[in-house]
Amino acid sequence: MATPPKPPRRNNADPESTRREILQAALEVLAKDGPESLSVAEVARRAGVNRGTAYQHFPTREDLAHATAEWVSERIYDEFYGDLETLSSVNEVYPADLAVERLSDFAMNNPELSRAWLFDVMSTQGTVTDKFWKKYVQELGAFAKSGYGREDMDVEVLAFITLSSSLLWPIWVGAHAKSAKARDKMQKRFVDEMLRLVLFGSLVPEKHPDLVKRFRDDGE
Amino acid sequence: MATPPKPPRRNNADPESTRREILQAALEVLAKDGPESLSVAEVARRAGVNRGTAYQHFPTREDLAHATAEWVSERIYDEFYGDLETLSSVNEVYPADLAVERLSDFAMNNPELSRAWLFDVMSTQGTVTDKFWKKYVQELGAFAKSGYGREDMDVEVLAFITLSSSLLWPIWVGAHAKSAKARDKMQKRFVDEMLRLVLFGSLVPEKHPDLVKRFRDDGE
DNA sequence: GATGTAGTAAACAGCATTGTTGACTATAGC
DNA sequence: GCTATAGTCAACAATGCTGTTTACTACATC
Repeated sequence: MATPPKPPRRNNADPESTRREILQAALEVLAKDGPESLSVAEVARRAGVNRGTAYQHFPTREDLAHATAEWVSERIYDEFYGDLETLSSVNEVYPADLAVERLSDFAMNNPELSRAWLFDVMSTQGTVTDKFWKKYVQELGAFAKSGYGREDMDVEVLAFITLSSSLLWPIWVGAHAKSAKARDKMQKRFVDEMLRLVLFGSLVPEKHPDLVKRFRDDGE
Repeated sequence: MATPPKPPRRNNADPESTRREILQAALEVLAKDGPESLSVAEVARRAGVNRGTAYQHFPTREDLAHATAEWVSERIYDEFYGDLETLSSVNEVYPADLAVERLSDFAMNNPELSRAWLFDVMSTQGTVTDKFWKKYVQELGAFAKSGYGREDMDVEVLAFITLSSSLLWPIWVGAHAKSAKARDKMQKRFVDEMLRLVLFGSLVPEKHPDLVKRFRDDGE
């Protein structure tokens, strides 16, 4: 009697890889539907893993959800800062235009990670201790103090504005523009406008004397 | 035999109010868990309405979801632009600082609407035909052309940056700061930084001659 | 008073998900 | 070859949601 073709067994010598595959699948589900509708069953299906296996790694749905949140944080940090750490020396400041473009590139090429991260931000109750966020703020702070950036800026707020809009933009764009060319164009528009904004602002200062005065006064 | 105390019946002469209550509850659920985990059962519970009633108004879960998305769009438009339409004359440009502050105020006081709207933006496949978004872009465009704003800006992108970060900020802040005072302070920080950004930008132009040149060349 | 509308209450089948458990298999290391 | 680990497969009860249906109640209007 012919034995039915056995499904390929995964290498049980490397449980970590299984765990990673589950987490990766969980990340995809999270990016698609949000954290509240993350189900162990769908994650297992998507990972090509038996549901029982998933429950061996993550005893409850909540455990999986929390582990996935951490995984997202790790992944986004590694993807964005991982290869950068080896490249740049410590005291060198990353050029502003390259930083803006790099972040936008990253977001465009990793919409799932971006989305998952945003979902996380939107649902976290309590303090966010996010490696990626902290590093981003720190880099921006260093930039502000380096003389290249205006010293009077509120680093955390500016970090939030640039980071959130950069990560959200591809999602917004993905819904509008379908072709690769159209998406490239949309990315260029975003980078250009963001650079224009951080270079010159959006208001004509001569037309807003009171506002200018207010900030001049605050600054001294 | 004592009849058990009957639950108060709602006014069946006004089915519209029931519909609104269901939609309001749906909005709250949407803001809490995202669109994928919106359930008729929970919405009905939260609205204090029989599940059967909910199904009378919205035959399927999807119908409720779509109606809720529209409701969110209507509500956010009315809340933000509703009383403004009666106030401002047509050709008057709303001052930039007031506009920034007004949007931030709105977002701070309507975190649920903001959240629901953002969830919508994040999950919509296909073109977003949102009344609120269109009006916002239109107003910003008028501002750009009025002479108060820089004419070289990409209105849609700038609208996206300011709108998304303004609406997302209170959610981010809500997770960080608990007391009312702390939240007020965070709002002030956001408004100040946003104004500073649109007034002056964040870079020191003298330190970025190549960038300045690039934009000068592009502009002519 | 008759009729239609809006809502309540309760049951039902179908389905998916959650955790759990038990039997079984492949593999690595001792 | 034995054993522990990692994973598969299948069944199970409990729970919740969906959508439908039926009987019933309050109310307004004609």
